[in-house]
Amino acid sequence: MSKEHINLPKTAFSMKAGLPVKEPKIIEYWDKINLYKKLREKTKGKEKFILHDGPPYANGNIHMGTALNKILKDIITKFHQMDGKDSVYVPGWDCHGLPIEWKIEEEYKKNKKNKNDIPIVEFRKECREFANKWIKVHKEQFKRLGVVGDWENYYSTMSYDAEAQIVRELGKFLSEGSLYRGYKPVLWSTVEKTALADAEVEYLDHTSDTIYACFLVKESKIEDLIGSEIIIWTTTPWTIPANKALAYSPILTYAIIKINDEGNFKNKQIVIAKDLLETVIKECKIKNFDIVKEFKGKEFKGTICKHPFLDMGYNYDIPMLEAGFVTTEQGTGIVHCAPSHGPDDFNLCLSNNIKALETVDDDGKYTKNIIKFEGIHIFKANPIVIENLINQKKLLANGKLTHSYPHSWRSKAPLVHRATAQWFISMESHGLRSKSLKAIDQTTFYPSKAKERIKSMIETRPDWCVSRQRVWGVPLPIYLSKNDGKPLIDKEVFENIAKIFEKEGSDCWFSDDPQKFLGNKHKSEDYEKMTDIVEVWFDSGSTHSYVLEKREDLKWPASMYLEGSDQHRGWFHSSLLESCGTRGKAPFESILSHGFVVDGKGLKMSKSMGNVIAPEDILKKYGADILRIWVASSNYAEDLRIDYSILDQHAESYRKIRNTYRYLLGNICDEYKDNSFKNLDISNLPDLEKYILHRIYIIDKNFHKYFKSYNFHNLYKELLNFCTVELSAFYFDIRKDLLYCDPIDSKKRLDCILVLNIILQCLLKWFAPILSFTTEEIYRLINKGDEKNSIHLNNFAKIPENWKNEKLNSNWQKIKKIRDQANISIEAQRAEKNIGSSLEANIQIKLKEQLYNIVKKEDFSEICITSSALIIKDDNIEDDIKVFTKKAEGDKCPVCWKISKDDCKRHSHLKL
RNA sequence: GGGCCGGUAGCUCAGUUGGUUAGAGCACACCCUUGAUAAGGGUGGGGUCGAAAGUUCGAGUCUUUCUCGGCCCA
Repeated sequence: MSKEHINLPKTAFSMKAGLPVKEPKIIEYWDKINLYKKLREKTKGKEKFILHDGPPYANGNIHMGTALNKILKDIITKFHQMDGKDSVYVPGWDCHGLPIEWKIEEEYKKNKKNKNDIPIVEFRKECREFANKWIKVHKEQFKRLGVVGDWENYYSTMSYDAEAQIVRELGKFLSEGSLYRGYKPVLWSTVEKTALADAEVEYLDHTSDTIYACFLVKESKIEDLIGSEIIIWTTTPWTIPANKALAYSPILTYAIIKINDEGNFKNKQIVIAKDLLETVIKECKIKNFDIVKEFKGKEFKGTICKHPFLDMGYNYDIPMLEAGFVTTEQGTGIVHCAPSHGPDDFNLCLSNNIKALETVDDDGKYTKNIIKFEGIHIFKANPIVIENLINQKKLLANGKLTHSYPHSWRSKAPLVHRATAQWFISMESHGLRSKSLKAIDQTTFYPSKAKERIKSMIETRPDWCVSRQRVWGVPLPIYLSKNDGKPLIDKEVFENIAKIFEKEGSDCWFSDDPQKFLGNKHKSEDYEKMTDIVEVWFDSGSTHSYVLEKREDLKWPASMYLEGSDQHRGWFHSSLLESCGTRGKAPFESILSHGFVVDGKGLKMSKSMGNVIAPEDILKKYGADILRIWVASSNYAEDLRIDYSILDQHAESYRKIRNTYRYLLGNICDEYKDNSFKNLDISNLPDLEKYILHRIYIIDKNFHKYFKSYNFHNLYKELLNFCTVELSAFYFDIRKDLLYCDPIDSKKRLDCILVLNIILQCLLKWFAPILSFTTEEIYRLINKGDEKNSIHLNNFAKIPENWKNEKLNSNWQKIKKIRDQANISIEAQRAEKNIGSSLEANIQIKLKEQLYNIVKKEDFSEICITSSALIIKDDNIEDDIKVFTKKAEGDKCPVCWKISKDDCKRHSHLKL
């Protein structure tokens, strides 16, 4: 029985992880010791790293994208904390907005309640409760991922102070004059006299009047075009009086056609897209015609037409504009644009400096802006428009079409796009665009390519529409003068409103006396109080003002904003605009954007595809640390693939890492010594130990390099390779003999134990931001009885410069090459069934002189784990290294299993 | 349809300013071990670098087209 003579590893650290059970207990521990508070105390006064949380919407369970986002944030926060900074993380939630409003309305529907019967304040209260409910749920789900943050003092966009500050921010835009009143088309129900959101729209069949109408060309670079009639086709004849432009496609081919048929159009030239010629002549019953000319759409540039109602007083130019949305699916290839009555039209006109007007009122009647039609209801206008077109000889043909058309889901009435009064923040009036572009240049982007993405968006985006005709949000704090229709601009009033909101929330805006907000200076009879709410992107875009600026523990600007790449048009974008508009600078120093979670094949996850994986399922099956490995090992600059086979791979790697820890713990028998590296004398360590310290030095350098550039997948790979290649397959394998079979107090063995302690310390700290649970599990094990500490309260170890040893490293690279050759030689004998274990081998290594001189003092029986090894200088060998393997002869030492004809030098005295 | 980004072993990723036979880990196969044992070690197989064309003495790397995928916009 020789086992009593050897020092086998002994540890309480189980091989099987059982993370799904273990992790929740570790979270309880963190709660118990109040880890977040301890972290703050520990780094109080240190340089701050502030990762400002982009608020997720408080609605529904988290999905993989949210999990990825939060884990990435947590990894980065923890890295900076362990790097010695005060890395504060305050989570937040986005609470206002339509989806929640929608959920409450759905509940009403279920309970046969009518939203209109419920007081607004009551309704908003339910929205608030709903959001609160989901904040609670999210909080637990995020904590389960191992995310450490100020969960008790989170922020939300619906908190009273947030609502108050949003009012103040809007006041700044209003005061400087960049917030202006304009018009923009929204889907409108003339029956309910209200705007509808996309989700409230039902598509039903509807029969529309169709017309082919003519626009006479006034000016053009193409001579044949002048005097020709541009033909447009529309299913909404009533929008013709609101026409401001025509849109063409630059890539289509157009044709000028001369009509020879008798009638109003005899000898007239009309213009349509060539691909639609056949349909148009058929529908317009044109029998006899000649093609006069064909040309590319882009040649339209600069062409100006006259309105068909020119003679009725529509005396303005109708420019032809290039547009991407023109297709040959229907119509004539030229689209009539009424900026007040279509989103495409609106955007195209806006980018060409044609603003939308209020053309139709709440009831659906034309306003005074539409001459000769004022007061007529748009649903009764089609015949009148057609009649006028006929009178003006501008109607080529008309008919009926049954097609899918938007209707109100409540009243089933057909909807229209109608320009309504909205509030816009100008990109130009106060230089917001240029300020924002400059701020982008001063921001660091990870990955760097993201910079171009947001830049091109800011360069081309139209003015920011910040008003919404909804209920669940911050009220737009505007009073319009009944006298001149202008908004009241008075900083005292804004501040008064803010103070009230701060105290009692913004609900009172909808219920209380308007005079309450105006103070004593102005009379409420003189003003109309707006009932619009603020767009939710303005809410979240202002978080920097009511979170970063207001909280003592944070700083402005944030060190980093970190979100999915869709947020270039979302939160990054709105935060940038809001902050540049009010403070002239970006609220962030850097932006990290990550890709989207897709399935194993790279396809997006969707219910219909059945390829959705929920974080919850992963936590149940693998545990959060595996999910965290998936995050760390994936390249977030691209889309991130996930499926169960990918997770299985990572779970395998986790096992490897776990067993590395287990070997370390086992051999130090869970008795960890926290060495201060600084004063360590390493001069008398064996070369192999010195080499390992050198490796630690190099890996630590790479570790910091990767961490500073947020290159986690390379960082993780570096650590994983260290565990598998350098430790498990090399150092640990070699040192088993020493650890198991040498006297427990021998210097060499103690040197090795010292290095094992060092490795353990480094691995725990390096991995802590990623494997937050497992490293804590080990830390608790080796600090038994200490019920206050946590791995996360540690700083990264400082690796002394004197661990670096390039010369030794270069020698050991050579030794490893020799070892590789030895393994190949041993393997050949193994394949011949001559030997099994490498300890059954004696090897002879022939080396050329130069190499021989470098490695001659090394014990290759130890390095190659053979019973003996002889190195011979021989310059006659073909390559630098040649290894011969022979079966070892003699007796096997019952302790160290080395085979020798002589007695075992180390163990024969034990008298076994 | 438009803008941007991407496609390197089964998987996760490296591949410098174009320059030997495209690398690593995991997975896989076979073997060894049974003193890290639902572990550990060794050896090995595996890639027309999404496709095609072009520039070049030379292309995973540069250009064009196509294709597939993702985000945003329409």
